[in-house]
Amino acid sequence: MTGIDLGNETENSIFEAALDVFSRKGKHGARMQEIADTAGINKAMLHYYFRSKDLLYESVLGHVAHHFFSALEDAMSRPGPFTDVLGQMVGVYLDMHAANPAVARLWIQENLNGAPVAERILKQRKQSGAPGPHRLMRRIEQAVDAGEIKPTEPIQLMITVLGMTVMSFISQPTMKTLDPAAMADQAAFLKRRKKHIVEVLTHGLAS
Amino acid sequence: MTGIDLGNETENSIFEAALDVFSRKGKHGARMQEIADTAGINKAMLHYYFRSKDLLYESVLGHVAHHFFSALEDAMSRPGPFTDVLGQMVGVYLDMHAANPAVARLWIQENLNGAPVAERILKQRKQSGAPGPHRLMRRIEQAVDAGEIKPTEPIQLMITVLGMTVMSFISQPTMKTLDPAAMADQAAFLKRRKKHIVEVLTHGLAS
DNA sequence: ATACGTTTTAACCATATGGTTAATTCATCG
DNA sequence: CGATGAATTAACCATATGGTTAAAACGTAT
Repeated sequence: MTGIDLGNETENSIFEAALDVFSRKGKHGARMQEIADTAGINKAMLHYYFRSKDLLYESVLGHVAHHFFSALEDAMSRPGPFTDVLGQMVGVYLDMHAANPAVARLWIQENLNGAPVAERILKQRKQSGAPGPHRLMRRIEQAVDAGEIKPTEPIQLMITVLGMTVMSFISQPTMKTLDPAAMADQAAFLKRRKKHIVEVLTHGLAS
Repeated sequence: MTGIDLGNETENSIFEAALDVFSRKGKHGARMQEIADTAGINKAMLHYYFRSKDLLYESVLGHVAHHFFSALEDAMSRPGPFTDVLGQMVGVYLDMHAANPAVARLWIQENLNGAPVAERILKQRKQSGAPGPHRLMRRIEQAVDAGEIKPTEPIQLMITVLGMTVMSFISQPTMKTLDPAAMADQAAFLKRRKKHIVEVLTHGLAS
């Protein structure tokens, strides 16, 4: 489901369950018993494999970050004009989160909580040169310098892309009560969503 | 701080504390004791005024929704071309969340949790004709019909605006580790943020 | 078969948590 | 003042929660 393999059947089921529960309830709201039940295993196994709630959370966040940034790096590095690259990235974001919305939820949860764990992970990845958002910032700078897009603060564009994509998933419960018809077919909705995002990013909505 | 007054000093302090704690930890992760400590009152007062955790949460969400939608309605209803109205709305979003980021966090928390409480509130507001997002959807439709903006699904634009504005606040912990300089001065950042959002919404970033 | 290390389980423990209650303080009015 | 009702507090309760442990089940190499 996530494409992340810890090498052990039980460990994997714990991982997936933990990702799901943490992403919905947050680090503090998640219950070890619920994670165990979701994974279909004895609660003691959580501690056997991950020692404590804190470490389980940290492990989940770390693996998810690695997986996510690797995919992003891949989309980012493809050749072609930057507007195409933007389209690729939007596509990757939407596809990844569609395949597993828990990832986006977890990242949001971290930020609601002040992102202390994510901060450590990001700094470490930056220092070790691993794929991460800092590379994307550089890429945006280059695109601006090359005149491929209007002068834009990299961080503004990052927040914008992140907002337009991630919010598609996060806001779904609210949006479903607002316009059930538009949200009924998830695949179709995401297809229109991607088109909309790319249109806005490149040409805006003014007629 | 929120502009919401329940008519009683103690009740107000509980309300503010609850909003803050719920928005950070979520409904499940929030602890009654922490809310009481934040408010600087005895824990029993929470139950004296709001009976239970569930009802306290519901009360907070309800009042916040009313306050928020009223302000939105106000910005939405001003005359002038729709692109201007969009700018107004973006400004209102950014200003409101800047004044009290807990509101945005709380709404996100609700959605991460499937938004069962928000759903009830929204349906009720729609039925009673109170200000709410359904009015904004109509306004977008009108703008499209009048040719003021390109043909756009109302819900797409709503998610886009919401994403670009709300994400400015939600992602701050992550962004601060990514580009501390850009985020250091909150007011200046938000000023640039608004300009960026309006530019993207109207003309896009292609040079 | 059996000995040995690993995985899994059920029972258990100390503490945290939502909620209650009886007693106390406080304000107000006669 | 003294009485009456609302606001506030400290102590308490039943249960939930993160975490531990000793024993059982399992796999496997000899």
